[in-house]
Amino acid sequence: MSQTPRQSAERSVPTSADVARLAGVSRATVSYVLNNTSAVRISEPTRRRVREAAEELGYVPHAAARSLRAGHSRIVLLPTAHIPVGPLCGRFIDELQWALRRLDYTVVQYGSLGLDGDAAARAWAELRPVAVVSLGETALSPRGVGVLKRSGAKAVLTLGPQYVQGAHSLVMDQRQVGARVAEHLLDRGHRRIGVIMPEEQGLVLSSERRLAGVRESAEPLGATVRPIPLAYDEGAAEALAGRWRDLGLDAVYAYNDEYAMLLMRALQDAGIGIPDETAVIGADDRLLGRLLRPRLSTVRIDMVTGQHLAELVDRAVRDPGGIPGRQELMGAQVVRREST
Amino acid sequence: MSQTPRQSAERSVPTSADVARLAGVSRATVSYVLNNTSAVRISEPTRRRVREAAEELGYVPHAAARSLRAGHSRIVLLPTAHIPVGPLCGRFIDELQWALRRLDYTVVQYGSLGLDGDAAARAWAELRPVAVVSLGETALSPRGVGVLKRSGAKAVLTLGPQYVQGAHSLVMDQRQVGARVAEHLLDRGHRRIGVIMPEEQGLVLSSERRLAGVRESAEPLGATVRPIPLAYDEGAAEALAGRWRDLGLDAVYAYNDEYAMLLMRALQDAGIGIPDETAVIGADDRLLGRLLRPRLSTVRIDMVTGQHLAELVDRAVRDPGGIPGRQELMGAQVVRREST
DNA sequence: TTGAAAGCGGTACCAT
DNA sequence: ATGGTACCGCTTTCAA
Repeated sequence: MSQTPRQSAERSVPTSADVARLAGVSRATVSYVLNNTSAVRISEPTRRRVREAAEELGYVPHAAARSLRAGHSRIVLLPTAHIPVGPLCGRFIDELQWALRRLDYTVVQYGSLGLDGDAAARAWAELRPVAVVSLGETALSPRGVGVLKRSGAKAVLTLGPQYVQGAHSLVMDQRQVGARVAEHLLDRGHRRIGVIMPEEQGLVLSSERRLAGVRESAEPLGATVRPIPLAYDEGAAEALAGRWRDLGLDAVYAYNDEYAMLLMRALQDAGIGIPDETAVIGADDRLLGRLLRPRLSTVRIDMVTGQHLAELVDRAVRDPGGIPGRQELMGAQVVRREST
Repeated sequence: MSQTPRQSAERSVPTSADVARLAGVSRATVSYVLNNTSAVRISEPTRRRVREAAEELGYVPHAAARSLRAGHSRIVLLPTAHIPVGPLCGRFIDELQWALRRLDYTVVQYGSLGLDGDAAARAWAELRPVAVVSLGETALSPRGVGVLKRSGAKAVLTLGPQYVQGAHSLVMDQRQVGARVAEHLLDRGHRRIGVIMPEEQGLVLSSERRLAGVRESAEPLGATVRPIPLAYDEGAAEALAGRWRDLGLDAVYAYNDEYAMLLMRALQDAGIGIPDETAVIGADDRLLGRLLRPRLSTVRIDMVTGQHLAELVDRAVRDPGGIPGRQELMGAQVVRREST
């Protein structure tokens, strides 16, 4: 406290004008130097003075001012209503971020919890992103796409269950997952199929699509399909297992591997034989599923890579004239192990 | 193609000036109306005209211009070098985002993969966030904190293994996790302790701290501690299990529950009795650990809630004079089940 | 009640 | 090789 750091604490944030003043040059020169503008030649001594001044003041350019002047940003907006769960989890977003950054985009994950579709789109548009990549967490409407495009977004990509008009839609039809499950179970002679419906927020949409897929593939062939709500909770699973035999099912699709593991353990504890009495299948091919006994059958879901998606974004940005359209994306194969 | 949509496709993004023109008022009035400025009274008919004009043009304000003029933003930056794994996963960030949004902050997750500490801090500073909350993914140096503060950040919080000078540091000393594990294992009579070291990127720092904690608590009491690298991969686990008996260990701490499950299964398959021949313990108290047999012992780690952290941010922003300091945060208790 | 105008921090054109 | 300056879109005094 003896040497009052007042000065450094109080002084307001340095601008390019401050740098110019300290270096004894104009703001223009500062800009030229710090951006290595090639169209203009600045003498080496001047460059040094400017650099040193900037360093001394701890100057950091103001992104907002820059993109305001430039008339565009390199922000790619990734709306995230919830942290993704399921197939989009973790590594994928990581990969996408990394790939976009390599292409010199600034990735901004923008949380829009509690905003409905169109309000969210407006909020996103305020940031004037050059592209928006909606990972299916939020329902983006054609109107929302319009708002974004009109606000200057060169590209709007969606990755989700449905086609969104005006956007480059990578459609992952979750029904396919259900369909593969149904085919597999029927193939193995099961006719009374339960489908676990997670009670978690972010899983409702996709679980319903998957259920629909099971229905469409199973019911025409005379099988019965029964949705069964379940919370991700040991007690709930135990309770369900307790009344399991009353349900009279011979197979169950448990949405994903986590739920499948939870349920399978509860069923085993209740003395129900797997797969003989009830077959169990999950989805996502998580490593942990292989650790159970019997080993968990599952559905492997092909995902687009983050790298690939980043390239799509970049291409769409560079060629805004390209006609947005629908692209089917999802592949799914059953990986049979021992639980079916 | 018959009705050329040229006009709507080509017209550039509408500004408040466009709205003003269409409504037949000045830009000032537009601003007053759309921001419900209470200091000034605008007649109802005028308000309506402005609103309708804005609606018709699909006007969305330009966040950068606004915050440039205002001289500050309400951006809270959450740097994410990698998607968090471990205790910080998913739900926590979700909660934090939600709570910050309720406090009217704009949460921006900014990926800074491939930038070193100070370069990253400069990149973050360009966005002129009002606060930065570093979740320990990236090493934030005191210099970095300085850069951020000088760029106008009212608050810099860190949540991680170490105190960072100048920041509000919530210190989670990962050594405590290791210490609890060591106490527990020694208590149960184990003396030759293996510690699994994950080979994953984001886990290196914390796993090393945890190892240090085990060492500090175990070695003075005559136990031996041996780090064992392991990839998250079935083959690697199997290979390790194959040479397990050569290691001569009677207990193993497997970093977290995922690794513990992987290893435990491999050990069981290799015919090694758990917990008799080798005790296994994980961390994070994941539900899945309870589903194995024997049930997995683990360490429950107390985390600050997102809600709480959001309040800390808000308080720090409103009272920038508050002296940043260190706050110990982590609590950890062993949850003994059947694997130890 | 409304409008004119200054200015936030950069960039880039046009002079010099 | 550098400097002057207009302008990006918005807010906010100050005047009318």
